[in-house]
Amino acid sequence: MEHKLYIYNTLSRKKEQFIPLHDDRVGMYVCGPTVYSDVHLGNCRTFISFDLIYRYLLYLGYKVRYVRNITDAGHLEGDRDEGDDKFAKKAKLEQLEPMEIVQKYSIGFHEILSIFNTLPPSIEPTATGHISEQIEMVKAILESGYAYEIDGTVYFDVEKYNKDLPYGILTNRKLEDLLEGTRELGGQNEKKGRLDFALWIKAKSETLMQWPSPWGWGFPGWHIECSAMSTKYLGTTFDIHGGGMDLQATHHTNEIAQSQACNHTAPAKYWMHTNMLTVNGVRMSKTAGNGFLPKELFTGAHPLLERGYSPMTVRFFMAQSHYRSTLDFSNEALQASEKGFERLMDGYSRLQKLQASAVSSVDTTSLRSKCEEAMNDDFNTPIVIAHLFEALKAINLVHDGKETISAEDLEELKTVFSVFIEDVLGLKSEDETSGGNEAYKGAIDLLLNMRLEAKQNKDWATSDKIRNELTALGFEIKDTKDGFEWKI
RNA sequence: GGUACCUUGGCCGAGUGGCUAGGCACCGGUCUGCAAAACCGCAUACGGCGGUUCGAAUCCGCCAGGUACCUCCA
Repeated sequence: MEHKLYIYNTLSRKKEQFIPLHDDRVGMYVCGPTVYSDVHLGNCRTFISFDLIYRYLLYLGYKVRYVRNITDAGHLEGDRDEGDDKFAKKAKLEQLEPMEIVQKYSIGFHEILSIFNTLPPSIEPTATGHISEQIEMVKAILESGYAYEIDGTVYFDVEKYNKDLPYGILTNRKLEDLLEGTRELGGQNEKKGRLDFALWIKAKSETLMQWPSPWGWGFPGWHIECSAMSTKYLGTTFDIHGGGMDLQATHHTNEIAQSQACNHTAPAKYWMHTNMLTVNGVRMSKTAGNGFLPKELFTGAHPLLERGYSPMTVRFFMAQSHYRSTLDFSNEALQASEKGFERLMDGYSRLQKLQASAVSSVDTTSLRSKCEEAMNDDFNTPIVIAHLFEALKAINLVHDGKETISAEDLEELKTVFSVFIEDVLGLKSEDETSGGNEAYKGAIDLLLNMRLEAKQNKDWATSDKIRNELTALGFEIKDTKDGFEWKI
């Protein structure tokens, strides 16, 4: 492939040229949600970030198999490897079956991501659908000697693993440091090492979701599902593994250890981590209670918001920052994005109506390569947007008759705008007139043509009446050099 | 306590050694019957103190403030 895409790899802590394992095919695994409650905006940011990455890989011509799991079992309330899982707890609370909880929040998750215009992954496997694969993996890890069973629960032996392979490779930490950094944790159980984690957990009689296994009835630990499912669908080694930064230290570290112990090879070549969405500088999280639900954002029903913001405004807002930077969420920042997004999209629709001239007096020919260059540099979407705004200037000048553009350049500009705005950034117009019917549009045009006549007759009273009343109905009227534009 | 990371003009946010990112807001101007839109101009920003260098927001050191991870969380 003729491109130079660079990706920041958490493993090496630097940007590396992206070279897929199998020339034009890419395997990408992203850790999905645990569906025991509504997704908040911080969760959405990660999935939108990976959507942008997925879209750009497709743009480059790769055949991408994008796997994003749904965790619907085995995720415990704490890290003590004891107690019931999150679904069972929530099920008791809402007086539902655990699978009703899973169904309810899976549907909600898909609805929200669809509203944000994210592309569905190629495969979306669930933990409960892969119990036997997980059991097989635990067996293999036991056989390789990196796990031990105590009374129906199987633990991963971190210290033994670390003797052969570096456990803290993803966070650049030594085992001694990890063991030292001890803030005394209560609730000791029968684990041998403090860092050991459960691969399989023995069920109690009251446990709602449990399956038979060689170690008795139980359920899988949280980390094993991703190892099992990524191996099944992408192979023992694949190209990209992604997720939120908060998963790096524990979940992904454990995933690497498990996969290595079972498959004797590193699971992923490139590890990508998206940064957190913050509110007043503090990470948005379920437990901190500062989470925004997407619906609250759309309707404005939140104490920190003055009003609602559209899904595409939010998507644009996120694309304006780099995925590895924290992004601070505020009413003011969203307002700025809303304005900017609207201006960009207005320019985009204006571009479609531009008249070509014999020659170009503006230079827009390098736009595509500039945008590609930005994306090739670790998916730098804010730079892409900056380039689009530069081109927007040219579009407006041509529209105002102050500059000209040739037919050839105009075609290319239209293509590049369409490709980067719609295909890569995944933004779409929310202009309601685009979906309106012809008769309705014709009626508005008729009114505005009558106003144009009145203007020509200097009948300002009639012309202003038409404009003011349409404005009062929610229309936005703009006069142009020899006509008008309108939208709702 | 340990380990990282961050601190950019009013706000958001790119940028890793010289070549003013971009958006929003403000102000001034062009255009317009008026308005809106559009366009042009405008802020010479890089937490503080030192150092390296011909030259640093960008490298190094110290200090201050903040955040994250080490406990479930995208």
